[in-house]
Amino acid sequence: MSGAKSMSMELPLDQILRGECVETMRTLPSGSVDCVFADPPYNLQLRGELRRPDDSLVDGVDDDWDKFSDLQEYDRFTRAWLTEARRVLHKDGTIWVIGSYHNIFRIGAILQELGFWILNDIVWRKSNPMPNFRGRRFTNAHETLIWAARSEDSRYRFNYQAMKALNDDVQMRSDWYLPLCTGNERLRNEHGLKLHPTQKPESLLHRVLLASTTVDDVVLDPFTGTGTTPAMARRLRRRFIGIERHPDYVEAAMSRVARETPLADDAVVTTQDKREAPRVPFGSLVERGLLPVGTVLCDKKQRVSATVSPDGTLVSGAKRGSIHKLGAQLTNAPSCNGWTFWHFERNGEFLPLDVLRQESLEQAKTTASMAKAAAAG
Amino acid sequence: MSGAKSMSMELPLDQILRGECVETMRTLPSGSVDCVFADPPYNLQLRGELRRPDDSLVDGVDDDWDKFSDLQEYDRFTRAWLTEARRVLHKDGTIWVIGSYHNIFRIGAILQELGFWILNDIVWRKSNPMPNFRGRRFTNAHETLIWAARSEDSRYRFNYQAMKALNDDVQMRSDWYLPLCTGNERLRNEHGLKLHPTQKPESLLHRVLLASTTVDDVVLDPFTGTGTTPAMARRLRRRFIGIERHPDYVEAAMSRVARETPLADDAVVTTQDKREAPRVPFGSLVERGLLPVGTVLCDKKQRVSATVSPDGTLVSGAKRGSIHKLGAQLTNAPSCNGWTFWHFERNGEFLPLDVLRQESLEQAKTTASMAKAAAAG
DNA sequence: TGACGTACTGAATCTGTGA
DNA sequence: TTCACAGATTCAGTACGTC
Repeated sequence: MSGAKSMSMELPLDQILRGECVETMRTLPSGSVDCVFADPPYNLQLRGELRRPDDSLVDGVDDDWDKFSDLQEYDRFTRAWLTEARRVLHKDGTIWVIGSYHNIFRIGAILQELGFWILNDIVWRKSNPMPNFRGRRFTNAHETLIWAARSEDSRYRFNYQAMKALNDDVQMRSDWYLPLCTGNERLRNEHGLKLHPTQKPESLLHRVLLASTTVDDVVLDPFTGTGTTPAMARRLRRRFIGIERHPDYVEAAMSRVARETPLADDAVVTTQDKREAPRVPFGSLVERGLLPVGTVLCDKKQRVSATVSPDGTLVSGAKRGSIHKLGAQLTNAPSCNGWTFWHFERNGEFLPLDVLRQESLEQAKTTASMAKAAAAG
Repeated sequence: MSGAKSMSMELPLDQILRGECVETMRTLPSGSVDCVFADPPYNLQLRGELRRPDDSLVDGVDDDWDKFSDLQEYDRFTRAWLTEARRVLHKDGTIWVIGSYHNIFRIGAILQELGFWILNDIVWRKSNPMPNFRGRRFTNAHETLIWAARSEDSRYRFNYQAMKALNDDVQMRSDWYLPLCTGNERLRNEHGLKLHPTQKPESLLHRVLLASTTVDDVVLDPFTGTGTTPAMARRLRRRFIGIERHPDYVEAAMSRVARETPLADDAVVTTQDKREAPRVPFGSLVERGLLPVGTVLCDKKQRVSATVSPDGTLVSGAKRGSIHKLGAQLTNAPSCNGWTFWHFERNGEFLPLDVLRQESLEQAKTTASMAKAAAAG
């Protein structure tokens, strides 16, 4: 593994090179890095300003580096840096690229055209995304990472057991649930303003590097920014080469890296994921047909009743609302737990909705353990 | 909305047309469908299924086939059917395409090149994915849907409130957690084997159709397969046009559709978006005496106040304007929703103007249904 | 010290209608 | 086509001040 290591004496290791990414990569020897992590401009194409419902202004990404005249120019740029990245990558190396729907399809298509072999597309589900303020689309709550080998016959590294251990001993899936980079982790300038508009969380790079590299592997980040990749590489005792155009970012990243202490030889990495609570929206039971649309529900004493709508609301006469709201409204109560208030009929018996929720959770659990057993056996 | 409806007399509605998708779409008039849902072949390995735009079969390239030419064939095929889909789509219509990392980047890139405007990429997280048996990659636990409008300036439909209701009254996110199609829902042949390798779950189509179409909208599915789209369209009282090449699937899908009972008129209604509610001019409330001229209104915290004029404007000192304009002016805000900003007193309580508007709409609804009842009886 | 309330923020392609 | 204007719209956090 890590065939790139033999060449490492020629490489500018553990440095962040100031310069344009394509021309700087040209100075690196072919096949010299084990892994590339790239967070290129997304080509967001934001138009006007956007305000929250409270009229505060959203601080959008309006930096020059994210401006491209059209799709063709973005494609040219993408093809150029991916071509160099592929040259620099060891034959058994892998590349990670992160993006959103604005650019990820360009990137994926060009990766395939250049001969990269896609291994997974990974979904970073954000625990705390920015909401959609105008109610005109689904909340954009994820970003996509593509993980690809240099070619179809690359004998790439994947630390299967480490990923499984990181995920409570079930196989790591292609959807990762991680919070945004906020709070103390976010680098700020002297005015307390964020230093970089798109700083990635350390947890994301931690998982990426832990999955696809080993100690002393060389990781190249052609769009280093504030240096999350170098910082995590140093912490996990990988070597890094950063490339960054803006001198301020180079400086900030290098001092950030200097603050990192590499883990000790015997340090066992057991970072726990922030686990997701198994919330079951009532609507999902309706969608999945566990409770047919049009079913009539009533309270235990059958004093009030309501009908299930396709969107998971209940209707009673002119009143419509969630299972909780309508229950409260019909009983003139300040609040109501719809799961225990509303009952449905099954085999001549009236059962609370909560029974369905339990069954749905039970079902999910069974499926998970079956998957686990299948994977183990 | 549903501008496509006016053309519906010429359309083969609620049918599944047997034929190749491109040439069959060519028989449909331009701008005639409100929504397209497409689950195209994922390909890249299933080369036997590939056809050129002229529907001729691609030569069987075997051992030493060239991947690049294979990609190109897939792109040609994709461009051909997406071009026809775009022609058939109404100018305000939207398209959904589902795929995996094998093909979704080709599809997304071509969608953008054809002028579609991506609204969201949606991640279908599978509650019960197939585990990765080799342990060489992350468990492929999701598929991706792209939701796109026909063009950047399409005034597309998004049933925001219905989606919010379906998700326990928080905005629906771009990641959906749904089980695979299994059990009774899965169509099987006489030997108990699954009829189709990639039958999609009904819950997925339920959400798709509920989000982006309304009753009587026309939905086109150019790769109908076992007919999940037609079945859900019928259940939710949308119209459908299916296209499917294999006669066995056409037959299975049509008999499946026949088993569906459309929801009743009042059962199919979902939570309405406020934008679609009939507009109530503030002046009409004043006219009808629901709010006497001279009433003093104030904001919730009683920092500013204004008096109701006979023409429905508000006056505060030397300033005069609509409920929205004056609210914005007095708070130095760029805009203001006067219905929720201004409050009036009733029984010692301060209520937003919106309460009056709701009451007026409620009243109108009651009157309308009484008139209907009177006419019927 | 702790409970509570207010302010702020995050890769965002973010309105619809009628004159 | 452009302009004006009505009016619709937010979730999960962190940080900090007050009581």
